[in-house]
This record gives sequence, C-alpha cells and structure tokens, in this order.
Amino acid sequence: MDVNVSLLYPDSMTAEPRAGATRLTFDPIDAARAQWVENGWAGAADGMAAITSLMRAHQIVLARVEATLRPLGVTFARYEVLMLLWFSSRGSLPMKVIAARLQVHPTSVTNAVDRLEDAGLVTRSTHPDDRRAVIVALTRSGRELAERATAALNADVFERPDLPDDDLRDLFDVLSRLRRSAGDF
Amino acid sequence: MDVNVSLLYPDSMTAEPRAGATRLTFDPIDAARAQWVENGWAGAADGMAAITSLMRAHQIVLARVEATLRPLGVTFARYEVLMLLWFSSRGSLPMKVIAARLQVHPTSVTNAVDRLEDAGLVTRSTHPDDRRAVIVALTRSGRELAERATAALNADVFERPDLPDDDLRDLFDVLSRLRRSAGDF
DNA sequence: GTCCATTAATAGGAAGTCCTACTATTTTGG
DNA sequence: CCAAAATAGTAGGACTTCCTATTAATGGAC
Repeated sequence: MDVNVSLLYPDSMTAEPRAGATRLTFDPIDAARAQWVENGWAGAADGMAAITSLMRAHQIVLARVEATLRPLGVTFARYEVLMLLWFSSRGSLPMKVIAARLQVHPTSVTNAVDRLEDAGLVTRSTHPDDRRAVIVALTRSGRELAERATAALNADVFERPDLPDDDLRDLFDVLSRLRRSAGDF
Repeated sequence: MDVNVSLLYPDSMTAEPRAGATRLTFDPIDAARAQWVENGWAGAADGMAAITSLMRAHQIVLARVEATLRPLGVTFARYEVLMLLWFSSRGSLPMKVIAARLQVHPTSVTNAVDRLEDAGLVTRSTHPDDRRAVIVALTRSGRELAERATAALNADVFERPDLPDDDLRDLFDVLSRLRRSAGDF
C-alpha cells in the first residue's frame, strides 16, 4: 500500500523494528532532525522532520487498517471504492467519478474494480447516456461487506487511534491547512 | 508513488482532481466526517477524519517529493537508503541495519539495493565476520547523488512545506505522540 | 454534416510495499 | 562435538500506485 517510509530510523544497530524487542529511548526522527541542523540545513530541518513523521505515521496507520481488513478479504484501496458506492444514493457511480473522489489515477480504479468484480462485490455496466462510460454498482454481497468492514475499522482503528481527542482534532486541522495550500480543496 | 488515498473525495461529479479546474469550496473529508456521524458512527468520526487526512496528506507530500527526485533518477525509497549510508561514519551498512532503520521489510531493501547497485550508486560485499551478511557501501557517484538530491529536496520541499512554522512543529509533535503510542520508539 | 479534438476506460509496464518460502551461514544446547 | 534452532538475505508472488499508449465514443468547428 503506497506505503512509504521514514528517513534515518533506529539508531541502535540491533533494533528489532517489528518485534519491538529493543525499545528505543529517543525519537529517531528527532535525531535525523539534529543531523540536518549539524549539516547546515537548519532551514529545512523542521520541514524534513514533519514530512518524515508523516511518512512514518502513514505507514503505521495503513498497516493497522490493512490488518483489520485482511480477514474480510479486502484491501483499503478496494474498501474505499466500496464505501464510495455505499454512500452514493443509487449504490453506483461511473469509473471517472470514483477516480475523482478518491484522487487516484484512472488505472488504479480499473485495477481495484477488476478485483472487486472478480470477488462478486460490484458489477460493471455501460452508462446509458454515454457508451464510453462504465457504471460500477454495488452487489448485495458488496454492500454487506462494506458494512462489516466499516464496523471492523470503526471498532479496531477509528475509535481507538491511540491519540487523545485533542490531538486528533489538531491533526485533522493541521493537515486540513496543508491540503488546502496544496490545492486539495 | 506508494501512495494511498483518502476516503470519499470530491463531491462534484465533474471535479478535475489533478488539473484543479474545479475548485471545491468545502473540505471533502469534512463531508465524509459528517456522513460518519449521520450513520451513527459518531464515536469513530474524528478518528476516521484524522486518518483519512493523514492518508491524503501523505499522498500529496510524497508526490511532491517524487517529482523533485525524478529528474535525478532516484525514487524516495532509494534516496532514503543513500542518505542512511551517507550519514553512517563508514558510508556503509549491512542490509539488516538498513531495513531496521527504515522500518521496512528486508525484501524491500533487497529491491532498492538491487536498483542502486545497477545504477552504480552502491556496491555489495560480504561482511568479513559473518558471511551471511551483506554490506552495502556508497560509491563516489552515490555520495554525489545523495548530496544533490538532498539539496533539491531541501530547496523544493522541506524549506517550503506550505505550512506555517507553528503548524510544522505541531504536526511533528502530534505525530510523535502517535508514533510513540504505536510503539515506534 | 463531416472531420478532428477531447474524453472514458483499459492494457502493459515500472516501481514500491508486503508475505511466504528457501538457501546459506552462525549460534546454541545436549 | 554435532544436530537443531536462529539469523541474513534473496526469490517469487500478490497488490498498489503511477505512467504512457491505445481504443471507442462523444462533441465542436468549420
């Protein structure tokens, strides 16, 4: 999952990342920040640290989300498509709209819909007014899975993000400003 | 690139995501949050909104980083390996250490090092004391590229993250707490 | 009213992530 | 001391993302 990573991680040569055997007593990204300053890049240090943190946090959160969805047989990318359809009034949307709303490349939607279709969770049909367009519709089984997956995600991830409520709100607000200045909305 | 995405994006059927032709006047993630509340998932709404924002912000930032690195012929994943070696005193590290510091799967390191080696930016050699281990070392050309890439990233991304300094610091702090409670350090 | 430009979707390919399985060493335990 | 367990790295596969190019259909310009 477009998961990328951080910069300059654990400092101890024996760190066991996933097992967590060795607990670090400092923040490795903070250490990287210090190295940035030492090398005369002080003006970029805060930006580097923030962006590196973003990369790493994304990796952590995405891993939790995928772990929750795995038993249900979907990935996050496909779950997003299901939820988009679930929220639409008719339970169906053109490919193009899915790509626009998820902000991904059209080919990524083709890929996801291929797999959802193979799994019987959605169907494809030609748009009646524009024969170039393809309408993707949720099947009954797709609707059920969307609901079960949402229940699982809410319970295991969204309701317990391991962050105080204030932080949650702050995170959303700060990222909201970042997205806005990137022209995201 | 490894970019994942947000949930329930633009609302206008004709939104042109990347071209930015149609500017939205509201935050689509905020709209998704409202739908979460409407469906009785109020307890998960803030978590969903924060995590979805994180996914989307990651996608935006990673795209900027990759765009900056592309002219230099490296990806962010490979750049991270180069910088790790650059910061090490000898300019070389075992594969295992690289994986631990970048918090990625060993096979991801194999993949990245394969490509760096093909490009003449690093070399592989057997560890003298442990013939299972492989030492990756920066070449002169790898060192030069690491420096040019860092200069480019600092100038084009890290020094101008399109966020006020306070936000930058807040973002780092909040994500720091998130990472800590996830057992990241 | 036809011809051309635009648009919707897909095909194929590169690159990243992870996982499981496998090989080759090193270390440990009886 | 030698067999069994642990470790380092790689191979192959699944999945996602993006890119470029192609096909089919729509719509605008003259």
